Amino acid sequence: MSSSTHATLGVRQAQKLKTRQALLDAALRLLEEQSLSSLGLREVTRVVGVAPAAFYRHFRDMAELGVALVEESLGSLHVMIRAVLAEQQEAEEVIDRSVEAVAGHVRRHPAHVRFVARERHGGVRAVREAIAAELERFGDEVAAALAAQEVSQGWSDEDVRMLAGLYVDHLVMTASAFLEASPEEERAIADTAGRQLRLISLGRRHWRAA
Amino acid sequence: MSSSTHATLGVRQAQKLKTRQALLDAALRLLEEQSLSSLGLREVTRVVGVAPAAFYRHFRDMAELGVALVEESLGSLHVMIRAVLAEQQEAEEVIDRSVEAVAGHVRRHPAHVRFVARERHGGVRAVREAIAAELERFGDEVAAALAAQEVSQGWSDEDVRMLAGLYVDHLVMTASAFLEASPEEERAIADTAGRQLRLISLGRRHWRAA
DNA sequence: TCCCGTGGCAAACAGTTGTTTACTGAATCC
DNA sequence: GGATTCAGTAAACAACTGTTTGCCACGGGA
Repeated sequence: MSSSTHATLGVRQAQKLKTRQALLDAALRLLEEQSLSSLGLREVTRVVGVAPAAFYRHFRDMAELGVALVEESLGSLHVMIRAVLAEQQEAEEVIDRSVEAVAGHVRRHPAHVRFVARERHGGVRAVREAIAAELERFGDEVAAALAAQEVSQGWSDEDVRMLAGLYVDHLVMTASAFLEASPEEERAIADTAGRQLRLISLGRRHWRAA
Repeated sequence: MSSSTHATLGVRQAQKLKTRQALLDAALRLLEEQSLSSLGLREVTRVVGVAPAAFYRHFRDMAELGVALVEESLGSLHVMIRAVLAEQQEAEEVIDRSVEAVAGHVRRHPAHVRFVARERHGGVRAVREAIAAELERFGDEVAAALAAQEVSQGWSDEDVRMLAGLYVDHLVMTASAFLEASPEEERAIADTAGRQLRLISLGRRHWRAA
């Protein structure tokens, strides 16, 4: 396995990356049931099966590991958002597709989503800031996509950006709602999220048209 | 001071309540810079100036203390929400008043707001559930107020409830945005929040009217 | 082939943690 | 006013924490 990294990086760096990833994976798993500021370095190395001191070969802090986890977690989300934004369809249809995409993402990467929701306002400054910065980039991207749609003609940049912010916040809210939901509650959550988006989209179409 | 508690409770219980409150206050202060799951019992008692074992006279756990903090924190928010809902005015005006009320609340009780935002998705199950339950009650209350307005005629209960949920989520988002904002950013945040509410209100007025 | 760079290790460090124990002294009850 | 309840104490417990030190083994360039 991973013969490609073997070829391009050499055994040495490949091994290093491997244990680094193992540390990230172990941390992410442990973070399902606690928050970053209470996660110990020894706890992580113990799960990986590596000496405590080895941790420092990869991260200075747990905070630094946290920031790395932010990139990993929001990276996958970023891909999903791009995919949704790329589809140009009828407004009614794109809503259901979006909600479905979010639900699928949460089902596929629950630990990532939980981590972001938990640490977005968590106790580690560096991680909070990393998440905020990344979500702001999402907002900009959504804003750009919205501005390109015909519905947004005559809108100020500021108004487009505030709508984008509303969408991004709603996305995060919906994702974390899916997280804590039992399978039979999922339908109801998707339903509510869809109606909320429809209401927002309705407000959008009438924005300063009256 | 507090002669009333003296009179009704006796010196004994009054003293107990006093140190209990001191524990809550100390914890809330410490939680400005870390999250509950990393807050130690000794840390709290040390600030209060009391022996570690004294903690157990008031709480079984840090989790139990956390639940008590939820009641305290959301209690004050509850008062504010009721006040806003009580005013029956023109839609345009109530929006600005609401945003102003939220801003004032955050300025007055920053630690409470931070605690709720942080622990809503935090690492302590009992606290998460307490917050979720309380926010759901807020949602019900908002829904009842919305249903009583003429704009909501012909709306299903479910639709009213989803709109209420949107408002509550938006309130929490806005509050935590105010939290991290520098004084000069406050205006911009209030502005954006106001516009978002206006757009939602616009969508509300056109809901299934077309 | 030899040598350097380096990822990982074992051990020891001083601090800290939650929890239990037996206790004291003052408010309360009868 | 004597007995009792009980909030708070001091001390000890084993278990854990992050960090430093010197060391080894081995991959990669010369």
